[in-house]
Amino acid sequence: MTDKQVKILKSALKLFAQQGFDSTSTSRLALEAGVSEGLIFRHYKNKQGLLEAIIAEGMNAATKLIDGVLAVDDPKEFIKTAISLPFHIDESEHDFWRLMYTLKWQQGIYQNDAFEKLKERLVKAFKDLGYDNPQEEADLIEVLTDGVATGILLKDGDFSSMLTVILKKYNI
Amino acid sequence: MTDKQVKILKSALKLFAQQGFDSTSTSRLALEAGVSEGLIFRHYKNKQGLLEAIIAEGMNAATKLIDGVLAVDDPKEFIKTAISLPFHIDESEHDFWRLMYTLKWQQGIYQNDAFEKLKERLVKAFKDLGYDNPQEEADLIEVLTDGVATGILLKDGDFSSMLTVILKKYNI
DNA sequence: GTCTATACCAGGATAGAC
DNA sequence: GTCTATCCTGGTATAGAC
Repeated sequence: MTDKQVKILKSALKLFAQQGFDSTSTSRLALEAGVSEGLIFRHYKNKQGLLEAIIAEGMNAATKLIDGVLAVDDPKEFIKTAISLPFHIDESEHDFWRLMYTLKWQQGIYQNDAFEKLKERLVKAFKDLGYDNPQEEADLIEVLTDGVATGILLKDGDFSSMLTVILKKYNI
Repeated sequence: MTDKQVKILKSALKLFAQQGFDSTSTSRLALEAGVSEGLIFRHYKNKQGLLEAIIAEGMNAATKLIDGVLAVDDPKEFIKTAISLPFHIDESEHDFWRLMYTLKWQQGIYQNDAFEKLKERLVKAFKDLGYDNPQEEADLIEVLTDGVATGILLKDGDFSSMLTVILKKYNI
């Protein structure tokens, strides 16, 4: 990947996240990246292709993170780690996740395999701990983390004390 | 409001929700509504003005709903009613809420007064019930309902059993 | 690999007739 | 109130030179 290619990807992520995919023109993008407009189309088939490259790159990183969680064996510790996930999104990744959440509403799905696995393991963990409704408990964690991530990404407040309150509800 | 005006609003809500605001052209909209393109601009200043009319109408309805919740006095009953809110979104309102959630990520905020009041009352209810961290508990309900609404609007599954599980955590 | 120039199309919005 | 016709702007994408 050449220097300019990196600049295109970086600028595109920033602009797509901040102004939306549709509302970001390739000319504006070229300006931001300090690159000619034509170059964008030399490296990527079209605007959509550029978007897909960004998503693939980010999802790659996310998968690695989730693999770390999946490595935790103890059920209680596993649930704790899973719940904590959205609370520790690094500031540098906010743009990427903002983009992903926007796309979730616009385009189709973007739930990858790693997230599916995480969910299954949650069900198992709750089952191991003797919960009455392991499936529903896992579903709950899913929507909860979704809400938490939304809050963090949109409001930029301090959510650490909320994590404590949540964990207490699971006696962790 | 004339017959065609209603048709414009209805079609716009549908298309904006399904394809997004930006990706819906006014010509496509006119086609869907069975109306000439020019007529849209006679009734609304511009595309954005049309969007605002839709939001105003929907928010009006939402406020009435929330006012019903605010009328509940008993703290426990109040919390129950508030939590249940997203679980009872009528199918006919899905398009509206899908649009609102999309816009939340694209444009600025759309949290109206009614929602603010609901939040304050939640804090009070938890305080009345002697919870340790009423503010965090209310914050939690907020992100939780947000996540639930997202799930319901995006996945169209059955979430009723999740409601039971949640309420049990609050001994309701 | 990169730039400049340009073709081509679609979108929002307006004017004028009825 | 409504339609038809049209203008103008700005967007994506390509061609060709360096």
